[in-house]
Amino acid sequence: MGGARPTMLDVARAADVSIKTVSRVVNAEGGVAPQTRARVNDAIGSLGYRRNDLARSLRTRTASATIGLVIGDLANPFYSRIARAVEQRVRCEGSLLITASSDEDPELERELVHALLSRRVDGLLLVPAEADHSWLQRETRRGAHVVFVDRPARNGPADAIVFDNVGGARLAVDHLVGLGRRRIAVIADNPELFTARERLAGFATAMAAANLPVDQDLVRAGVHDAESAREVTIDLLRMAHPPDALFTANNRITIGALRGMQAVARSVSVVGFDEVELSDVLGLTVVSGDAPELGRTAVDRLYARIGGDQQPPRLIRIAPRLVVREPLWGIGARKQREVGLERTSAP
Amino acid sequence: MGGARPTMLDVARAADVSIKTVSRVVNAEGGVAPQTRARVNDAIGSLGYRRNDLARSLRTRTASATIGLVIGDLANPFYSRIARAVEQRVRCEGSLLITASSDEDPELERELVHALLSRRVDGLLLVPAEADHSWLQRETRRGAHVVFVDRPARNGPADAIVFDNVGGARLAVDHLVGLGRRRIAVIADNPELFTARERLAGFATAMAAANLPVDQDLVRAGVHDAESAREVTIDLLRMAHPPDALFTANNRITIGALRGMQAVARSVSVVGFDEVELSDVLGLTVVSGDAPELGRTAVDRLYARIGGDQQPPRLIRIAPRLVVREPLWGIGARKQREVGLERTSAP
DNA sequence: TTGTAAGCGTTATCAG
DNA sequence: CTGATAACGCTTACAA
Repeated sequence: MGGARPTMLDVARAADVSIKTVSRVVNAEGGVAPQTRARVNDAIGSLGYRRNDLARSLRTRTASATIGLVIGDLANPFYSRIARAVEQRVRCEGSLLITASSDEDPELERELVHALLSRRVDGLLLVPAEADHSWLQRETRRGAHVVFVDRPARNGPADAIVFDNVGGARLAVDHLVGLGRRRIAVIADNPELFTARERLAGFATAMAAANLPVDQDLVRAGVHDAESAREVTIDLLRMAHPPDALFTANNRITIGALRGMQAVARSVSVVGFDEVELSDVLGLTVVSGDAPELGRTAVDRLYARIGGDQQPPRLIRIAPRLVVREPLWGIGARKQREVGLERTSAP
Repeated sequence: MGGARPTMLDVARAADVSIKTVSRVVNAEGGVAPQTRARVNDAIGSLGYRRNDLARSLRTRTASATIGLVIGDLANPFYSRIARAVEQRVRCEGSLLITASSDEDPELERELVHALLSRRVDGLLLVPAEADHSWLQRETRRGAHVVFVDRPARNGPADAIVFDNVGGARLAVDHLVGLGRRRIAVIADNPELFTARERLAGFATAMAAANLPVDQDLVRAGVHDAESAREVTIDLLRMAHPPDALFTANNRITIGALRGMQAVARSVSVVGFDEVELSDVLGLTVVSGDAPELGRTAVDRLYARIGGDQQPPRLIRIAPRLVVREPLWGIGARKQREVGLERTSAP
C-alpha cells in the first residue's frame, strides 16, 4: 500500500515491550500477561497496526493463504458460478482467491500459472485450455498443488473434476428422441476441447442407440462463440431438409442458436448443455451440471492434496441433470421435471 | 507451494556465481557477461527456479502487484462482468486480481478489506455494502488506495465510479410513458442502497415530469432477490387495479418479474435496469450501463491514485443507455435502438 | 562485470 | 512470562 504502515517494531516501541511479545499478542499465542497484552493492544489500536501477511508467509515458508483459479472467461456465467463457489469454499479455509481468465489461450494460461506460482499460492485450480500440460509436471514435482476443473489436461499430472458429458449428451438426445424428433442436429465447440469431444461422442452414441442415422450435415463442430452459433443455426434452418431438433453443446452456443431461430422466425426443439439465465422463462430444456458443486469438489480435492494426499491422480465425474421445460415460447406456467444420472468416480 | 523450491542461493551455487548475479539475470538488469548469464540461465532451467514474488515485494516495499476487488456476489453477471473487465485491465499493469464476494454484508466486507490490506494489495476496488465507511479513513490515511465502484460509500474517503441511476430511471419511465402507459409500477431493492434510492428518485422525477400521479401501492421497494420480485410481481398483477407497466430496478428483479408475469399468465410492459442474458431474444427493453467501462474506469482511477494523484475524491458518473426492444414474446426479428445520456463527472 | 553486506517485517529458537 | 538474535528469499547500496 505504499504508505507508512507501522510495523511490529513500531508497536513494540510504543508499548515498551519486545517485538516478540507483540508477535505473540498479534497471533494470539498466549503466554502474555493480561496487563502487557492490554498495553500492546492499545498500541496496535492507536497506531492502526496491521500484520504484514507477505512477511509472515515468507518467514513461515508455508501458507500464503492464497489459492489461484485460472478459467476461460470470468464473464461467462458458467465460470463465474464456479469461481463464486470456489471463492466461498476457499474463504472457509481462511484463504483468498486470485482469479484469472485465460481466454482459452494456452500461452496466456501458462503465463498466468507461472505468475501465480511465483506468488507462491498454496494451490492452483485450473480449467485447462486444450494443449499439452506436461510442463506442469515440473511444477507439481516441486510441490505445486494443482487440480483441473471442468476438463482434464493432456499429460496433466493432477486430479480432475469434470461433468459426465457423454451421459449428459445422451440425456439430451434421448429426450429429443422421446419427443419424436429424428433429424437431430448438434452444434458444438472445437472437438479439440475435451467437453466438446465428449458431448459429440455422447450425441453419436445416443443416436446409434436410437437407431437414428446421423446426417453429417447436421453435425457442426468448431463453433466457439454465440455469434457463430447464430450463423450456424440460421444455416441449418435454411437447409433444404432442415433438422427438427437442436442439441446445443454449451451455454454460448445455446444463446446463439436461440438468436438464430429468432432471426429466421423458425423454431425447432432445442436442448442445451449448461444452464442459461431465464431458461425457465423461455421454457428451455437443458442438461446442466451443478457448477457450484464442481467448484466445491475441486477445492476439496485441492486441500486434500495440500494436506498431503499422495494418491495417484483421480478423475471425478459429476452427473449432470436433464431439466425438462415446455419448449414453447409464450406466457404461461411451466412445468419442469428433472432426470438424473449417477455420479461416478474413476481412478 | 510447500515443496522445496530452489532459491536464488541454490541457483548461485549451481552456476558458481554470487546471488546478486543471479538476481541481475532474473530481473534482466543487464551488466552480466553473456557467458555468465548463460550459466545462470542453465542453472535456473535445470533447477526449475522461480522467483519468489512475496520475498521480492517485501524487500522492495512496494508493488505486491496485486489488486483487490470486493463485490457483492461474483455469481451475479453484472458483477462478474465488472470483475472480468477489472481483471483484464489490472493484468495490463502486470498485476493479478484477488476477488472476494461480500454478500452485501458490511461485517464480511470489512473483514475482506482487512484481509486484503494485510496482504498489502497495491489498491482496492470496493462495491460498498450500504453502511458507514468512515473506518476506511484510517486505512487511506495510512496510504491504502481505494476506489468505490457502482456506488459511493457513506463517509468513504475515495473516488467513486457510478452509473447515472437517476437519468437511467428517467429514460426507462419516459420510454414507458411514450408507449402510452400511465399506471407504472416500480420494483426496487432496499432504498438504503444507493442505486435503489437513486433509481426510485429517478422514477418519481420522471412520473412528475409526465404529470402522472404515483400510486404508492405501485411503489415496491426493499425487494432484494429474484424470488421476492416474483412474488411482488404476482401481487401487483393481481391487484384490483393493476399497473400497465413495470420498471424493474435491477437484473435480479427483472428476472423475478418475468417469472411472476409468467406465473399469472399476464403480461405488462417491462423496462429493466441492467442488461440480462437473452434479453434480446425475449425482446426485453432495458436501461443498461456498460459494466466493463465501469470496471475499467475504476481501475484507471485506482492506478492514478497509486501513482500519486492527490486530488480530492471525485464522483464519476457513467451514462447508461436505453436499449429498446420489441416488448413482445414470440419468434421473429427484433428491432433494437438505443437512447443515450451524457457522461458526467462531478467533484 | 561481479560480489559483499545489510535489511524488508515476520516468526523460530533459545535464553533469561 | 519476556526478550535477543537469527533466519525467510529477495533487492539495494556500495565495493572490488
